[in-house]
Amino acid sequence: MPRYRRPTGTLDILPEDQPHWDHVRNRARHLAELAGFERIDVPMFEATEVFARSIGAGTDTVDKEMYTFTDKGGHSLTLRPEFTAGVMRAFIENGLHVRPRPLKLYSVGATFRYERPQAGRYRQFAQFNAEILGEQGADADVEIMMLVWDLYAGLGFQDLAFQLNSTGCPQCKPVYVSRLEAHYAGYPDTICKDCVRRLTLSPLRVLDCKAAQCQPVIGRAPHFLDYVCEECAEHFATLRDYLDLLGREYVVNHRLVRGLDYYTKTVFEVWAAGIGAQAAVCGGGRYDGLIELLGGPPTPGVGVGVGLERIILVMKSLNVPVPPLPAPRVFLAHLGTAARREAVRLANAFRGEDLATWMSFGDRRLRSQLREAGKRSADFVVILGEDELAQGVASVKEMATGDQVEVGLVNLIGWLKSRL
RNA sequence: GUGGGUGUAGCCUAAUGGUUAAGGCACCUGGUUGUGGCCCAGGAGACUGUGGGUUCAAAUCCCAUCACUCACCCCA
Repeated sequence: MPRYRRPTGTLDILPEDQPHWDHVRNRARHLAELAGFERIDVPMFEATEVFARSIGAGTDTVDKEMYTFTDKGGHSLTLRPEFTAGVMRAFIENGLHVRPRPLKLYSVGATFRYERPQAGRYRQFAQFNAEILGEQGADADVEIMMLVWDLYAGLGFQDLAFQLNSTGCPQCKPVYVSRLEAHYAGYPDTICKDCVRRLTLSPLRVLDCKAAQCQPVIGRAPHFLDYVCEECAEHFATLRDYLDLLGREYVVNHRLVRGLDYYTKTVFEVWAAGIGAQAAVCGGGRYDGLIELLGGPPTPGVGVGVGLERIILVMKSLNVPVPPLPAPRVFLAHLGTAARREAVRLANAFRGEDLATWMSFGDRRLRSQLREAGKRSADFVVILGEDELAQGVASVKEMATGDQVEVGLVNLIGWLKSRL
């Protein structure tokens, strides 16, 4: 029972987990840069209004999940619950709309939502985020989708498929919503109380309800895709054509809606097994009105947010191999004060030559130092004792074979480098 | 915010209500002069999550609380 514990919903990522994290982040960065995405880092907190405006009052994220605080200047600030809003603010504030279009941006970092933790859900969690700004065509949508697909495929995910739907545009969305409301008006006593609430706050969300009593109503609900306008229909058809062209699996999911208000046209998720009850490893879509809503020039956009913890959970459930932690190649063992002094000098010289070196500290028996060298998986142990010092040499033991030779101190670095 | 499950060393586990809470892994030290892995010996490490209650006696029974965990809501 330690006195201090990490805050609820946070994670300590220990050294043994770092290979997974490095691998995922490196893959994501590599793929993003291959496609011409440039990195942007935005603050971990923003004026609360940035999120409240873009994500939308009435969404759970804004209403009950934000880490909001007042700073000493009396400003209401909020830890970012997602990336898109802050990136859009930065786009506007830095005048990025004058750059060649489209602009492709990616970010990696922590996001925060105040929720009850469970498998695959944390209060601080990491996201990889990518956006394409200034392009309205479905070819931008598909590029975003391919970016995440290639990430998952490259990490060894099986049975990939997109969940795909359209949430229309300001022209057709109201039409559909009123149809949906009319449909639900026919079942006032059948639906769950959450859906009653949803119908006034965020009507599309009723489609996502999991309560058993609501399933028949949802099953008979009208499909958004039957009510989208001509432009939205064409956009969706083009996107499907690209996905077919690329041979990527997708499921048109009429019940797929997203919890953020800013989405228009395309919405998608990728689901994977291995994260408990959670399935989504990413979520994204198009948000053509968002930048204008935040006070910028009308600029279409499409983007995706990827949950890194969830990816790692899936990788672990699939036993995906990752590059291991680098081990020290050379272990410096020493006997006696004079030898330790020489070891201090050598450790520094080795590292200056890019040799990964672990120096034994203190005054310990050789046996104990060799045990440690074994535990640390060193390839070579350089042994410095009085005999060696007197002759200007070191005994070098190769741990894998047990072979041991004497090497002149002046030749040590060259000798080691030729063998590592 | 709601509901279920679980709390014994860093990790895993043991202890019919009855001595000083036991073992394994991991850690540290030693096993004759300066040589790893195996083995042997020893050591350190726990106010049994916390607070009440029942009892002659509580890790064990009861209550509360906190934490963790899973699920709901919702989402990455």
